[in-house]
Amino acid sequence: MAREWTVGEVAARSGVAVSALHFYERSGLIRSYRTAGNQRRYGSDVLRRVAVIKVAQDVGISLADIRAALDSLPEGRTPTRDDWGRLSAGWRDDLDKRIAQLKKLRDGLTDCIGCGCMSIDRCPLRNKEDRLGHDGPGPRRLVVP
Amino acid sequence: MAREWTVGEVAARSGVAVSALHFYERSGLIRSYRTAGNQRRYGSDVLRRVAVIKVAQDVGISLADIRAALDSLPEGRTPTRDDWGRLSAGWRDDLDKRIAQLKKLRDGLTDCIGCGCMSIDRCPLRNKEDRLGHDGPGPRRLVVP
DNA sequence: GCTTGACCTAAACTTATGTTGAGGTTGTAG
DNA sequence: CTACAACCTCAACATAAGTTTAGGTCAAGC
Repeated sequence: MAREWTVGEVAARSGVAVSALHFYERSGLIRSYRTAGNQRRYGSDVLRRVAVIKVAQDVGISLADIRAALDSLPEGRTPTRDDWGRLSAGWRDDLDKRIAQLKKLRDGLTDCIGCGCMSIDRCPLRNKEDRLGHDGPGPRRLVVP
Repeated sequence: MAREWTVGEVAARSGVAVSALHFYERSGLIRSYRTAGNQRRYGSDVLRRVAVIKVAQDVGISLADIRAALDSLPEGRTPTRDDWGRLSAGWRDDLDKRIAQLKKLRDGLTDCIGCGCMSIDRCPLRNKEDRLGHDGPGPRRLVVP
């Protein structure tokens, strides 16, 4: 049950390369303790962490954001199902937004690419964020039409 | 109408940095001709090309794929609305697939992260592509459960 | 007790998508 | 005609997410 895992075993079980596990550890996404001979050993919760990392990545979440989410898990005790559920809920909202955004793009894509305007300030597709409305760095319309 | 554009003008009109325009040219996404003094000049079609590049990027298409699509435009004549329409149609299909994929992920996310399995071979979310079904390189389940 | 496979670290390399900087040239407004 | 903004090239740097390589250590079976 509460057995220990070597890197090689975790790699085989999780489908992630050993080098990636080293990298995740350096990045603070997973932790290991060491044997007397300095080899890594993992608790079984590492399998779930790695699985969550992979799924979140598939969804398009960066390792930095994944790390922030994992850091929100409780210290000291093994995360419960509710803990994991709270974690995924935030990502779900994010996903909903991105799906909505993609749909909008899809619906505008053909029309707008064909329409002839594609103007940075007038095209609904290009001007998604109402660029002219907010100040900030970056190029702006410099040539007045 | 058929006026020429300098890099700076294209940058201002398109909202893309001069360095990015240089980069796009090196990457074969746009073309320029040169003045006697070796400065770039663009035809007005460059504005549309850049606009299409930006929109496609927003949609998540890589520059390599964008280049392939742009290469399919007719040589010699200015692309018509239909040409642009055909180009966007392929991307639209792609987008449809990605939207469907994201929806599937969203619907599986909360349940699966909470469910306790997350097994690389049994979890529906992790085993999207029926990993055990195809041969090829990469780690596979080495420890039999 | 030795061989072999699994493990260790550190640094360099990879790809994509650009940006930044150095050092030099062009073009235009006054 | 001179100053200065805009342009040129080439090379190095930046970031994410790892992989690869080199050189060395550990542990398990024969």
